[in-house]
Amino acid sequence: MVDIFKALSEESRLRILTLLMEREMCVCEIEVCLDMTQSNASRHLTILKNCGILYCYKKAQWAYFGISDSFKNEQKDLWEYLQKKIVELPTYATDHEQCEKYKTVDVCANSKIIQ
Amino acid sequence: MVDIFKALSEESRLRILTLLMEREMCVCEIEVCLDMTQSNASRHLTILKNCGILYCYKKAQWAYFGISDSFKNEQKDLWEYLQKKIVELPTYATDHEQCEKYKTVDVCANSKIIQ
DNA sequence: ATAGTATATGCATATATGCTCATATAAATA
DNA sequence: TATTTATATGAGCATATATGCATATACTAT
Repeated sequence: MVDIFKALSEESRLRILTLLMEREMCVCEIEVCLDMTQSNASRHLTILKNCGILYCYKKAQWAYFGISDSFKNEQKDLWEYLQKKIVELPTYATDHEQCEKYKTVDVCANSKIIQ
Repeated sequence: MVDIFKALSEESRLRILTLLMEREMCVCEIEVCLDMTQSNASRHLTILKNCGILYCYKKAQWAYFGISDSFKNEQKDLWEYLQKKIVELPTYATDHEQCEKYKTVDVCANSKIIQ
């Protein structure tokens, strides 16, 4: 339980969840949407993954992350809480906007090819 | 939201909540039940209080802390989650035992007088 | 008034965390 | 094969956090 709270007690990681609640993303999409360095995004994703909040799979050279079903099921009340409260984050509006903006634009240089 | 998660992302503070879910306590009771220094207990309680999880009132020379109703109501899903999951902490059994043990014993030297 | 008890907090210190830069690895492409 | 792209991770640094000791404050008891 402590590791889950630790993972959630950081602004950047809550912003990542804001995005992933909409759809799964690869590291470089998150990097662009939240305007953070690649290494920073990667590390935060690893922390969220290691405590079971996120799933991750690799496809070609990309690593896709999303909110895991086991988290949603096993930590149900916490998941409900997050869904309700994450919209209250001061960063929510702009982050969500970025998420929408890049819905149709490919931020990964080669992504057109695999789609 | 971040400050609440920060407050909950520390083992000692979750152990304090284990106790306070049973009943309100003064600092020295928590100190004894969890075998921590007085300053340490006091600081953790301040952190839990500052983000709205705990209430605090003073009576004579004691400061009593408990879980606030506003927290239970306004962060309902999180509160449900805590109640369900806190029993899974590795420290839960012994902490709860200590809580029971000192239910009838006065750990504060003068407490017999004011009760 | 003096002594004792409970609590909060300043200070010093050890550890943890987050960030950036650089780089290694792996896959795709030319 | 050489280059580009995506990702993960080590090193170094700055900041944050947790802890213990000492002490100031406030209230109680003698």
